[in-house]
Amino acid sequence: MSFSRPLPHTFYAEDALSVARKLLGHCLVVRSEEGVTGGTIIETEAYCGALDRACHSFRYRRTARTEPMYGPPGSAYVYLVYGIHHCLNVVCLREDEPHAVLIRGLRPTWGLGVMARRRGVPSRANDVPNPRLADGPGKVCEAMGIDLADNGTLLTGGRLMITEERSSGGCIVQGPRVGLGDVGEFRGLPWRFMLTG
DNA sequence: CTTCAGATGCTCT
DNA sequence: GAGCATCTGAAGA
Repeated sequence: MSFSRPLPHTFYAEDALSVARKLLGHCLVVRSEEGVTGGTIIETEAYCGALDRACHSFRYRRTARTEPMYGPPGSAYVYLVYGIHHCLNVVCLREDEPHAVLIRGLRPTWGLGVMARRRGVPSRANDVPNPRLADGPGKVCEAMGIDLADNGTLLTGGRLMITEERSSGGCIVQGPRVGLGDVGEFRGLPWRFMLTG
């Protein structure tokens, strides 16, 4: 099993909207003791830093939790939501403008058995991918074995990486972001990106 | 297919 | 103490 090279840090040195769109079709790969898992990124959301009321770094809020958002582009920001689920974000733009892209969904590609076991669902015969295995941000982290130990690590060639290879085909659809509280005019903005097909 | 309630623990006020 | 960038299973249409 071999993978293409990881995306370089320059890929991430753009605003969250650009990176959220560009990431669709690339593959998130995680190496672990249990085996390698990988999946094509098919859903993302952009969180646009200091000006975005829905973003953890709104108005440059800088706390122990949000500190990784001020790290280098191409690093991971992982946090716990609802006390139960982890969410994986890719830090982008610049260290002084903390944008991030939430990875909301994958099409499982490698390590289907490992992913199914972690998720507590039955494996499918003949390596038939289960499209429901990682179709949500919490599910992505659980299936890929991502947790706070990965917080702040680089995605440009470590345990976690996003590879250069991009699956062809499909159509990009945009819509409003999901699960936000009272964020005023930021609620309806089409900052969620999905790859169909 | 849909809606709905509950789980659960950290973060910030 | 309030509020979460969520998921699941049960119940109804």
